[in-house]
Amino acid sequence: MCFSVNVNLVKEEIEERYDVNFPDKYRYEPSYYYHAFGLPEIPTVCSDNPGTVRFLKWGLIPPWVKNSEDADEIRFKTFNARAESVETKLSFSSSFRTKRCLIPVRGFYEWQHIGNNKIPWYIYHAEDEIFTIAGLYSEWMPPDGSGMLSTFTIITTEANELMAEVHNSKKRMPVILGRNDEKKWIEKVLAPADAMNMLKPCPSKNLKAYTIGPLVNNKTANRNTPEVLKPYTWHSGNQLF
DNA sequence: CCAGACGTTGTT
DNA sequence: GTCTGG
DNA sequence: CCAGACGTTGTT
DNA sequence: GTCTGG
Repeated sequence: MCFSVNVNLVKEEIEERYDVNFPDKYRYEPSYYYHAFGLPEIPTVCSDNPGTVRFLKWGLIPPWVKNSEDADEIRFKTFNARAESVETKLSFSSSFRTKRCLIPVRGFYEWQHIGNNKIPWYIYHAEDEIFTIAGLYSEWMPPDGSGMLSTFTIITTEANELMAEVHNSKKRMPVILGRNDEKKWIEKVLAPADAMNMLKPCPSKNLKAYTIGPLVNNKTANRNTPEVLKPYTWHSGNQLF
């Protein structure tokens, strides 16, 4: 599972890291905390125009959806796509063939279940300040004429050793592309078998993780602040987590 | 054959 | 639009 | 795909 | 054994 990310990235960082340009007009604010259920719009690099940043909304609406009501329902169930079945699932198969995208992040959040408690963790890349999550996107035309809605999903895979300890309930993690795979992932001609081979858990040694404080759980607080990333040690009685 | 599904896993 | 459970 | 059907028509 | 309704 992967529902919360740190996309505190400014225009210039993304342009340099991915060799892309921002569009002339865009509305995007970097944030330390984006959550899938808020349907945020975030910067991505897409297979249809790999030289330009595109802003996509979280929660993929498949192209065959018939009305806005169905769209609103399904997009809350397509924040993630399981790597094992992206090729065959009807909601993702067409995107998997031609609409793959790169999702630049600084890190992501996951919760560890200890008894009845859920301890938040922050996970980031051991070497790269900015790293890339593999995504799929879709372009959906609402029948009400309100204009194209571009949406994305994050591909998940089984957890590596580190992530199995952190996300110990579901043992899943986002697909983190190796730097050599980033350009390939968004090539239109990429063979499905080659694409599938990129969707593996990254090695544990590529990631680092630490526990963070309760601010990340506070729905009313402003979580777009570096405070949310501050290391924090959780205690329960004399148990140390 | 065709009606009905089509998706993942919360911190609700 | 395309697949599949019944 | 698979469970369930698989047949015809009196003059009774 | 093979077809077909659901």
